[in-house]
Amino acid sequence: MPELTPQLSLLLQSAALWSQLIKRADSQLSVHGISFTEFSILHCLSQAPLQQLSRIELANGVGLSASGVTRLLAPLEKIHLVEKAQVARDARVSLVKLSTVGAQIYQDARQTLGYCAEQFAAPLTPRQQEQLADLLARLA
Amino acid sequence: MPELTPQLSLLLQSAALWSQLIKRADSQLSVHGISFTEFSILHCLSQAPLQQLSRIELANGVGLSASGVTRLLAPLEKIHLVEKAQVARDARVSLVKLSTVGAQIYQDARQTLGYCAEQFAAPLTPRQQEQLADLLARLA
DNA sequence: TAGATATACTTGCATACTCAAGCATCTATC
DNA sequence: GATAGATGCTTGAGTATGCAAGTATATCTA
Repeated sequence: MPELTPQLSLLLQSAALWSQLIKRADSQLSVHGISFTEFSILHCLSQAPLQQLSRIELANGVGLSASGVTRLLAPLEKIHLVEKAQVARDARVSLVKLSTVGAQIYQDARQTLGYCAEQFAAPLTPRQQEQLADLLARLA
Repeated sequence: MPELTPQLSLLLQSAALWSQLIKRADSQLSVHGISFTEFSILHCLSQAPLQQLSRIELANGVGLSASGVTRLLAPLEKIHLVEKAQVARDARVSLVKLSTVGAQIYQDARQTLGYCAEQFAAPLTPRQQEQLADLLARLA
């Protein structure tokens, strides 16, 4: 049995870490009634100009398929965290806009996720956290 | 709108990166007829003494629930990549053992995933890869 | 040694996606 | 300006999980 290459063990290592992390984030966000993916949606919207994006832009932003976005957005619309809007010059696109309520939930959830992220990053010194962010940025 | 904390943006950054990575790994592994999760199963087994583990150990090893393991294992058994075995002293546990065929598929898939991991890590120098592995190890 | 509790699974039901196909609309070409 | 192709989105069907509840077996305690 040959040794694992460092790159492969890096990948496996990331895998284990990630699934753990997502579970923790999801469970902590559940008090706000949203999942991590839904948080990502709200986050994307909140960063967008006018706090609105087309569904395709949103899909790219959160790394989901177009159909995934459609299905994910339905419940968020139902509870009025986001709203539909139309583009005059193109009847195909259906814009998604962060509602006032949505923006508030996002802020609250961000607080919660912030704590989660702190716990996550706690084993590292601030200097190391910077390093890690830098290394990850190079990978993207 | 307050600024994102560095920890939170670290978490969001990892999220985006990870979903990308898994998709690439899955698509490259598909030529061997297995998913990344299935690869993880085979990997866990191959590292275990006697190349066998109980389903619970396997679940912990790959970060899945017990039921997830049960369902994942069914098709792997059907195509004879793994085999069932029993423990004499405890009739509850059902051991899973890597078969000869399974070990072969694992080796092949590992090769493929190795390339994938290399591509992934390519933007980093070997020194940086080491650093990254070290930082991730601290997080676990 | 009988019953209570814990453990190792499995199964039913729900959720969160994906891909392929379909529909509406836009754009470009002749 | 008709028609062919591209684009944005939705929907149907399938896959990959998780959680809660159920079953079988083991262990502990009175």
